[in-house]
Amino acid sequence: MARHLITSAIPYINGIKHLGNLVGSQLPADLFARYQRGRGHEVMFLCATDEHGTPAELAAAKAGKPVAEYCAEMHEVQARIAEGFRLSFDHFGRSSSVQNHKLTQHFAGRLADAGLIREVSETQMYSHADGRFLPDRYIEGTCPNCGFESARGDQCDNCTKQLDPTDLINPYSTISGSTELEERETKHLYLRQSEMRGKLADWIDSKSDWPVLTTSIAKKWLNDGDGLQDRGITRDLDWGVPVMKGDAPWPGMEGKVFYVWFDAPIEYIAAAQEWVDAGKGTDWARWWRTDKGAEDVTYTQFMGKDNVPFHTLSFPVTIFGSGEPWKLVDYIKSFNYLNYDGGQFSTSRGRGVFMDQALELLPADYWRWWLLSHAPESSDSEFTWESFQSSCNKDLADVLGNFVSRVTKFCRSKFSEAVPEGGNYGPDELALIEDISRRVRTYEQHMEAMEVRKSAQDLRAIWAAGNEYLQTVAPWSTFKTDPAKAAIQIRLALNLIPLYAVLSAPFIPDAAASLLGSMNAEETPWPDDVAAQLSKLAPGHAFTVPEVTFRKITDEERDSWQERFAGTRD
RNA sequence: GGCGCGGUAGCUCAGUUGGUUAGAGCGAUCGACUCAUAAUCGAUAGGUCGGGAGUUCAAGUCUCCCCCACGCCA
Repeated sequence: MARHLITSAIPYINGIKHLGNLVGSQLPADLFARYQRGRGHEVMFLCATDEHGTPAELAAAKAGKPVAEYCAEMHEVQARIAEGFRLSFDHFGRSSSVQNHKLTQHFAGRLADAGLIREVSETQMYSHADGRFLPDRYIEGTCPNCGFESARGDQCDNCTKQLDPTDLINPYSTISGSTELEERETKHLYLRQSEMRGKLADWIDSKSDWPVLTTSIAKKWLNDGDGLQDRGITRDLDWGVPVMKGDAPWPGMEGKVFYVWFDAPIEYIAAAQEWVDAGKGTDWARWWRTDKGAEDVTYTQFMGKDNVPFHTLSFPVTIFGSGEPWKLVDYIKSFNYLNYDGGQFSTSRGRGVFMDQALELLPADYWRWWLLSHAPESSDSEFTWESFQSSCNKDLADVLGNFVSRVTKFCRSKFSEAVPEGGNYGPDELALIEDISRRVRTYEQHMEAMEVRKSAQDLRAIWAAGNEYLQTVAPWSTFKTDPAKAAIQIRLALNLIPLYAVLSAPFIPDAAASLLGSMNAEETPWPDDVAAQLSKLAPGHAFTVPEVTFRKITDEERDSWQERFAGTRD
């Protein structure tokens, strides 16, 4: 039995995510976790909410709530939606947890001891009205270059000139609108990533089996311009992990917190500690410490391409730099973006389908199937309602759902709601069994390799094989001349249903569970031996004809949804 | 402007280390079947593999140049 540690990039606390975010990390991670569990392996699947930083503070202020309260509420909202999509996290943690605070401070202390952190003095804009330092993009003013009046502190949107907040004429806070800004000297900590450049490059070079998307992004950051740059890991904020050197105070860093990108990935580890503290397990170290049982763990991370630099460079610097035997990632599966109907998803314009809305329209399985079978692996892909309707109706309703329906209903009308008596499987049956066996092995290979789209194609072909068989042997006509032979044919077809359910469970867990229930075959294991599995439902085994497993999406629904989620176009 | 990923049948995409007549699903057309969610199954459809040049006995698959789309960065 292998052991798999699986993490999904942690979604930011601010707001509900859209389908593109879902398919970029959490959903494929869940597919892989469910598959590995299905194969009988031990799995630890972790995710969390990323809660620190200015956007969270501003969103809380807008909602009129203290930031801690806002985050707690939003965490619950995201947790419920994740449940709705059947994301099977062993724990869904919070980067604001005590566990993460302690661990982040611990890592910072270790990195400081290793000489990998340096202090830098810089000037930053302080807003008296807001009572805080302002990040560059929260300051606007008149561009000194082109005169544009809403130039941001980091760049002018009009002439694209790169700016410093101090360059702006008549700068003001975009939070309060206040013009009472003052340049103040402040000290920050920088992680000396550049020190690790060689080690990181060697490490990345050794990962020849990683997706090109992952390694190309990592190499770009390692080699572009002057190479990997040091990065600030602290901010002048209230909401975050207070800067400490392990358990000790950090002189000169009072009132500062670590910047989100530093503490967020550490939450992967802290989430396992939260898992223990929540009473769900007893030993987190055997997943995360190679000196405490994690040496045989395979660790896989899932994320969208925007997160690749943090996972290939920054977080590994933290791990390497600690000098402690933390489990390092073995494989990074990254995804491109999902576009929406000819453009991008847009939160501000209400364009595209968001996770909560999706579940109001249809059960999770429909979304899971479309998203996974169209996962943006090799390039950006696009959601259209036509494609969604077509895939769901054709694959789920016609090929899989209708197969179950035709078999069970035929059996009920010609025999009974139990597997009929008959004889032994003949040549046609053995041929199908061999065909399915071969296809299952291919499916397994693609799932092991996290080839999501190909796996979906394989699965669909396995479903279709059942229909092909029925069409060939035609039990409805066999029945007229040789009822016993028809009984054999139907017995095999009935046996395909629990097999399909188990194989499909990683993609469509709810439908899989309901099919197993209908067939009274809840305990069906993964078909390591397909032939044996297809004889498991013996004559006399009772079942019930299931309700419609997947209903069809009508043209009217498709059109109305398309209109409803179009947002305000440019 | 630099960089990255792409540009393969109407649509969505596969195409391993270069090698027989370039593949799948959907759609379309024709046919078969009638157990089933008007479902299924089979056959067919002939795409200069973005454009050009080069390397090679042989290139969608390697090299160079150009064009287009998308994204990232400064």
